Amino acid sequence: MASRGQARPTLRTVAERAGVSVSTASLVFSGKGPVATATAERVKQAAAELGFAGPNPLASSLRQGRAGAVGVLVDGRLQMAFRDPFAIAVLDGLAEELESIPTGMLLIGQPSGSPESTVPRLAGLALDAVVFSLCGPGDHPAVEHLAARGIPMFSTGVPADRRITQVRVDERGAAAEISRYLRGLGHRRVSTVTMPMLPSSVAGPVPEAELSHRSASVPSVGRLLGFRDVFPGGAALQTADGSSVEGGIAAGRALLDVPRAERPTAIVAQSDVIAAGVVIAAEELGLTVPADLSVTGFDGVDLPWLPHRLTTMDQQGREKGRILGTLVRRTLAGGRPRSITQPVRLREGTTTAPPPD
Amino acid sequence: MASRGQARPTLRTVAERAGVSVSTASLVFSGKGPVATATAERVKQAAAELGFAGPNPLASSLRQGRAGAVGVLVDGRLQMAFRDPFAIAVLDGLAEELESIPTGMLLIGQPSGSPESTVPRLAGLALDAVVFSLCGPGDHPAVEHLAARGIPMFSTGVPADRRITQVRVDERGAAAEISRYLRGLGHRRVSTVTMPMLPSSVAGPVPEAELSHRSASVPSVGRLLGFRDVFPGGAALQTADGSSVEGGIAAGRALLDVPRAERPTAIVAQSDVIAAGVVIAAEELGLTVPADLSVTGFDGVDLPWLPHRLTTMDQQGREKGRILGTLVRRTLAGGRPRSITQPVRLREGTTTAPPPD
DNA sequence: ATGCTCGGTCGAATCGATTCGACCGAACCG
DNA sequence: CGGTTCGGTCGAATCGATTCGACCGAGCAT
Repeated sequence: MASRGQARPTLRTVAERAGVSVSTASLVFSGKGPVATATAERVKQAAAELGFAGPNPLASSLRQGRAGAVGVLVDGRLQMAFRDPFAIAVLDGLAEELESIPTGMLLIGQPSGSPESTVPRLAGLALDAVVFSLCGPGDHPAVEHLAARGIPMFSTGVPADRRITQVRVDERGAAAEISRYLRGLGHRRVSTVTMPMLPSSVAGPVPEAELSHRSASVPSVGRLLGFRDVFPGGAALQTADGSSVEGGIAAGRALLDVPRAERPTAIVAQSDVIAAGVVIAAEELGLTVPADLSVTGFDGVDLPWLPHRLTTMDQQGREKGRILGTLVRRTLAGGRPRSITQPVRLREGTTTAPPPD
Repeated sequence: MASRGQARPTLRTVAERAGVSVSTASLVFSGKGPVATATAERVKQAAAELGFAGPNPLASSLRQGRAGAVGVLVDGRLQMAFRDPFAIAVLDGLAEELESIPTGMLLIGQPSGSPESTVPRLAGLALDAVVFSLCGPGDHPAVEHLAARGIPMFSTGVPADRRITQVRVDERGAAAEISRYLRGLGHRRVSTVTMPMLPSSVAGPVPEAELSHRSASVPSVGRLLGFRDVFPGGAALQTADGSSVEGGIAAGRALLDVPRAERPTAIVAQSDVIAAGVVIAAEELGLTVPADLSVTGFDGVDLPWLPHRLTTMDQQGREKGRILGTLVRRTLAGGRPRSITQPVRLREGTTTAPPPD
């Protein structure tokens, strides 16, 4: 800490003490441009004596027009958004990729209040880019604001806006693939548990209205469409509040606590944590997974507490985050990024088997 | 987005178009100082026409000497740090409290590389304060750097440095309390599973050397001391890599997969997720919790996938985060914060019972 | 009428760097 | 030996705001 009462040292102070100009001192710290070794030493010496910890990042950023931060928008409370390990995996990959450039990740949530409350907050934040990976379905009011500021935006499907560079997966195709896998095993009575179709969705059967005119790049929507491509008549129950074990348990109970003849022999869950919830609900009700009930997930995350390996569509969250990070990096370097589609892979686990007879 | 090729509008552009001075335009956006309604209207009008989304946060920050961001240091990969819901709860509380001031949370991890690699990254980031809530035991190289920059630091026990404002709990007392609870139930053969004593600790018995000259405000150390206050001879196994279900499972197996006579009748885990791992290991081995084995946790987090309510020391992570946030806020407002100690409460659950006879 | 206050506006200094162009002397080339 | 190059250094402009002090009338009290 600087000696009390004394102003914090600046480049100018350091330069004066070293007997050089500010420009030269700047070159010493940035490493650009030639500086005589002796001069550099003197400057570093002066910096050390004054307790100068490096050029003020704010001033540097202003001059260079780089904020040194990319925003990560989070819908709702962090505790909600981070319940799903998939979200964390993506964030982790993003962080990993951003590590190679002088840029931090600014977490922007709305602990309380509506998504609209994000805009004024956002207006006060210096950002080089924004990532929406932790946002729910539906449009986001921040998109307009950020577009106006010319800040590049990235997401993994939602919000589905043309101005946002997307790292997508073929949600519908993937959901269809895993559904087909179940049909191949012989399942005919199959239900699905979905994530919310809209931010405002309530738990329960999916109202058809929530599906009309929706983009299949919204995960919950695309995956439901894919499921229906294979099981057109299958019941669909949606959870509220994103993807959570609790949601899966509740939906699982609702689907399974019925007479055996009405009970599905398999359930397609739209995320691994929801699937885990369904498995828990099934076992609570005395059913054995996969003998009595097959359950599939989506994401391919690690759930060390679940005594099963979920059959799931692996979409490699960390890799997805890394790709997002690469796109961000390239954009900051001046590139013009294109949306891309990531492959997903069916991963057979221990939660699926032919239906009981 | 601004029309292509055109420079982004600035306050000056807007002021010119509105026919006022830059100072006046500034007042319109900041709301400080009196401005005639008509003038304000003209300025806003001009801003709208030019697509001016508000004063450049960077310039504003530089002038005002506020970075608009507090850093949250994360040890290791995000995926690791966020495995424990407690960490997320604290972060959530922090976010909540920070919402009321124009400040974001900058996540700073070291996906790869050593903690030392944080310092150069940190040097390039503009920060008003730094929170260490997501760091492991042991010292942190960033402390020196941040102290030199005069950036206020906050943490929840570690690193234990006098320059950091702490929000502590009485780790030792709390661990002793829950240990006494077990002894009161009749347990005499009790072991403990701890978080790492040092960042470099490896899974297995705790080497005594790792305890010497350590502060009891380091959670893993303090809690182990508290356990030993009550069960001086109890075995202590530490996990590696922070607090995780996997660590708990591994340690649980090691402690429980032994002849019945050697097996502890209760295990004190240093976190809820570790406790959950121990419960899972026990049940894998055919033991019933709590009839055959009592297990206690620490933290008081919600684990919806665990078919038990853990007996635990509730330390209300979200509240802890809020307190941290309040301290940060007060400090930024000019206050001189004091470290405080939070109360914790024993919460009886369904994972403890008298020992089997 | 005089002197004050105060709302409203402005010019200029400032925050702390980066960077461009200019300059100077030494070395190098032919 | 004159001209060129280049390493090293510096001054000044610039990034885009905020804010302090000054200024100017209008309204108000005396």
